[in-house]
Amino acid sequence: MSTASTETTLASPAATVRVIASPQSWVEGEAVRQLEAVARLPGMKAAVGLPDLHPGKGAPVGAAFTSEGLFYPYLVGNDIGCGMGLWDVGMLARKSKAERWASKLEVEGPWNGDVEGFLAEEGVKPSGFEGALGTVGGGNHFAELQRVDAVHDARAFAELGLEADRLLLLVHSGSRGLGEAILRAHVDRHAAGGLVADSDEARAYLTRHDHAVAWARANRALVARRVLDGIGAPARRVLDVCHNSVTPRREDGALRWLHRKGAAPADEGPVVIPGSRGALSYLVAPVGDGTGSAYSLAHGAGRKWTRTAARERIKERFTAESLTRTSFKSHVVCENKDLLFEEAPQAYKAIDRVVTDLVEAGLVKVVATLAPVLTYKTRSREE
DNA sequence: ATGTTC
Repeated sequence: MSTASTETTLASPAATVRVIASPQSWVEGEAVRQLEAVARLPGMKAAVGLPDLHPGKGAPVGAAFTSEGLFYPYLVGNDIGCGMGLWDVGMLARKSKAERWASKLEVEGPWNGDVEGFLAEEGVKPSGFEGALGTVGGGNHFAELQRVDAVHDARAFAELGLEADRLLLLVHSGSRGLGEAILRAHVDRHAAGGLVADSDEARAYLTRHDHAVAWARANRALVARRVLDGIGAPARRVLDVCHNSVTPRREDGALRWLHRKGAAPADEGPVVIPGSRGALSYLVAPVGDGTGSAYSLAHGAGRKWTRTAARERIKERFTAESLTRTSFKSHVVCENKDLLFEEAPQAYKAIDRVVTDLVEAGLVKVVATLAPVLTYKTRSREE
């Protein structure tokens, strides 16, 4: 058999590439180029950019990819299991003591409770990274107390058991060092290469991946518990979704692999799409069957400026102190000044436009908008 | 994103 005919045999139709974003949602050209590069990987069937699409390290963030026959741990990235959890807090928003909480609340270092017992309650095995369980982490991670700004769909809101006058707690965090260790072990052998799905190595990765997803969910639950202990309120978990993962899915009669890289699920019920700490967050309910968007939604506002650019530009215009309050009069706990600048609201795109794009694409309906009361980042001053 | 930079 000639080389040419072999290539013909192996050739598969190009993957579908789709960017779901209106012209008003500016998307960097580099992010689209990254999306197209991923679409050319062997086995790829679809590459979908959501309205918060932005460039990442090799692969774009705010995107979902489906493949057949093999999958790519590199596309999931290091923070396997990262996602958003929402809690209904048993406290009226008007009873908030945001200023006092901002000075007292502390969620740092290893939890001094029964970590193993907590994991057992969550049905998760220990990983060896329990020293970080119950910590928010860095970058864009946070724990945020919110009040209901407006209810847009009273029925869907009530079906979630929510009340307009009660506080909510949104936690964005992941698997800390655990996911990082799992990706590193893969990259050491395969770099950005994929795994043949029907192989022992693929099964071993998926076992570790699934553990990291469960551990990350437990991590968010422990962060929530520590915040709630700090403010002295009970709470009920309303939802918890993962936006960095790879999962099997039957589609068009074939077994496919759905990679989500900063993409919320459109097939697990309502999700929260957070803005920056100085913007509204949106509680939305998926609409439609998800086939045109790889069963995924935007996971946030998406960066407008790189971390370096944000530090430089925002330092010129704002003091660190002024950035601990927002236009919503909410408080920000972030004693690391660089992080305070990097994560300033000005560094992010407008969440309103991102959500409007999803509504206009027929992917979601807005259930409620949520406003920040207190955003917890870190007490640590290390830089 | 990262017990983050060996």
